[in-house]
Amino acid sequence: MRDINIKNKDGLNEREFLESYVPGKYKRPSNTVDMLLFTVDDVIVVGKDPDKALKMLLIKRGDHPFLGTYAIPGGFVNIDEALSDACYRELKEETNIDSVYFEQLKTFGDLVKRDPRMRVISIAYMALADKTNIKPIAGDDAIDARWFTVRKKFISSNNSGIERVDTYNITLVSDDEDIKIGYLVTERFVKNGIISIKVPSYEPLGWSQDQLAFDHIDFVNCAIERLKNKIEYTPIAFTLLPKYFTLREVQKLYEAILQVEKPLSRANFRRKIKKMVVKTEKEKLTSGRPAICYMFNENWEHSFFDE
Amino acid sequence: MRDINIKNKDGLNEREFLESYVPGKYKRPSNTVDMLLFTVDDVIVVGKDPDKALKMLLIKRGDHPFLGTYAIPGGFVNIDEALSDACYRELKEETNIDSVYFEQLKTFGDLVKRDPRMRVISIAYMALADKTNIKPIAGDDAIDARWFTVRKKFISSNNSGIERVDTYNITLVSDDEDIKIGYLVTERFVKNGIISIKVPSYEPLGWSQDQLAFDHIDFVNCAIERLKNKIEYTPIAFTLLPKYFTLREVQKLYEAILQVEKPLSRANFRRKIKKMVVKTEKEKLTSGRPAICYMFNENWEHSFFDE
DNA sequence: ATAATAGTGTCTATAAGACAGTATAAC
DNA sequence: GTTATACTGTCTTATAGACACTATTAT
Repeated sequence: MRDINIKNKDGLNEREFLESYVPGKYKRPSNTVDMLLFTVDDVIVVGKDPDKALKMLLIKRGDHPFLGTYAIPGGFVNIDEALSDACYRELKEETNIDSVYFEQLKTFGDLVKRDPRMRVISIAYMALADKTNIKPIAGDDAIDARWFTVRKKFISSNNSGIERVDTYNITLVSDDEDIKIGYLVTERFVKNGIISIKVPSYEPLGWSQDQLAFDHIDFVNCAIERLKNKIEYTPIAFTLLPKYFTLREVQKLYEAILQVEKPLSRANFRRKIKKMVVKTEKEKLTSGRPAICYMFNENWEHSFFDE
Repeated sequence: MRDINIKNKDGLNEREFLESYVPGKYKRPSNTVDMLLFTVDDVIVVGKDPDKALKMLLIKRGDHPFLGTYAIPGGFVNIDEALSDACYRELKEETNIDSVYFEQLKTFGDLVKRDPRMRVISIAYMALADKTNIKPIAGDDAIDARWFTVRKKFISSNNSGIERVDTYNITLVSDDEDIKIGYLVTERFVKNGIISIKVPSYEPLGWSQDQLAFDHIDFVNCAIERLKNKIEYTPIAFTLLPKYFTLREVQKLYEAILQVEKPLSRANFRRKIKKMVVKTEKEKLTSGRPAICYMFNENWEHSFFDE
């Protein structure tokens, strides 16, 4: 059992130690939480029913550094504020959002000069919400906030025998098509002992009108990969849909997140997804036969850490 | 394209802004990296060939707070130090380790009073190494460092219809059996919108001689779950084995990490694992028929982010 | 021979991919 | 009718679990 009166080398017990404790004069990094807010939205296709596209919220920076460029919304963590409270606060400031699913994505702190002002370690979170749930964006400290369509397109894969290198393009296009940002992503598979780890690097494309602030393109790439993996074994996809939805909508959503070139097989996809949903009485009109509406099946076995 | 001379509301361009920038007087949290170092080791079973057990390194704290209790090794992040460099440094200080696999586990910062001295946000990493690779531990700032066998045992599952609650015991026993630490882990499945998130809480068991420092038991639980998930779809298990190993050893390793009550089916396990390994000429003597030694198959398709 | 372990073969249930079919709406 | 969509059935292949079998060593 723990002894409450145990003394350290200076002869102090824990209470005495804490009363005399002076936080060191060491310089501390600053901490931010950055929030990658994703949603999906319809994309009109002439003569057809709509597709879906993955979108994320970016804000235009109102001051240096990276003044005028787009960035992932975020802000400094207050000294007495829980990380997830900082997330809620940031989300509330940027959107007037009701309820979202969010999870910790990754902490970015390997680049010491991520921010030219000072050392900043950023704890990135990923939030998912149905677009109908998101109230109009109140421009708070950001001078502008916009939805960008996110695409990650496979370009090439090269296996030299020693090392595999895959390349992709990530493009971010604002809803009004005003702003188009594009990167070449190079993913090297670097051996660390016996296993290979994917190490991405980023290069703006020639036509790219702008760049993301800081190293935020790395955040975006990371989140895309996490989403792609996680929709395969968790029900997070349904957090991006309204209460009632058709199976077509679920499939278009999966296709948007998985960044597929050609559609998934309809029959097989439906069979797989049907375990997670329940039929309702509602129908939705289409340009063909009306579709049955479904709801998420809350009894579907799933469980995971908020990590 | 980005305009290098764009001026902010004070009429400064980015260079001028940075030159005049004074970091705010806001109080900053401190950042630590904590490293959960895992290995597996043989467990002697009388009259049989050995089993394997999952072990982790803990250090005895030499000062307040939590003086005399065991903690996950870690330390403060230097202002100009990359997070992964801080990990390497910590590992080097605690063990004299050659090469390890490590990945970011999670950042712990929801508890504002994790550390009674001040606000500390801890970025936890998980490292895996073959025990034969780890040189004797040089007691640096820690007054003692020991290997603890880690077990997470399922106790009960209760589904009230509204909410599911699972309970487990996590036990940590030092190699010399001197120190035995035990917790009751309660995992509630809390609805967040449509999906359920696992929320764990911890209570020391009555017989527990000690407790882990800070909220480190949460780190341990998180790492166990990550390990359990990740050995199913990545080859990280092989980072815990020497270059040559038998299929029995791989199976015992999986059983230790998966915390199974009864052994996995041998034939099925072998079929599954054989895709990841290659046969060698070596043999290993057992108390029965000698076993063929295998190596990890480096051409086995696998890839993942260092996240 | 017996004990202990290594290693294999096969049946079955389930899931995943390919593909072709039928159904119902608008026009 | 045609077009566009919804929805279903079935064949094939791959994988996972159950379980029984054979092989090789030491004692």
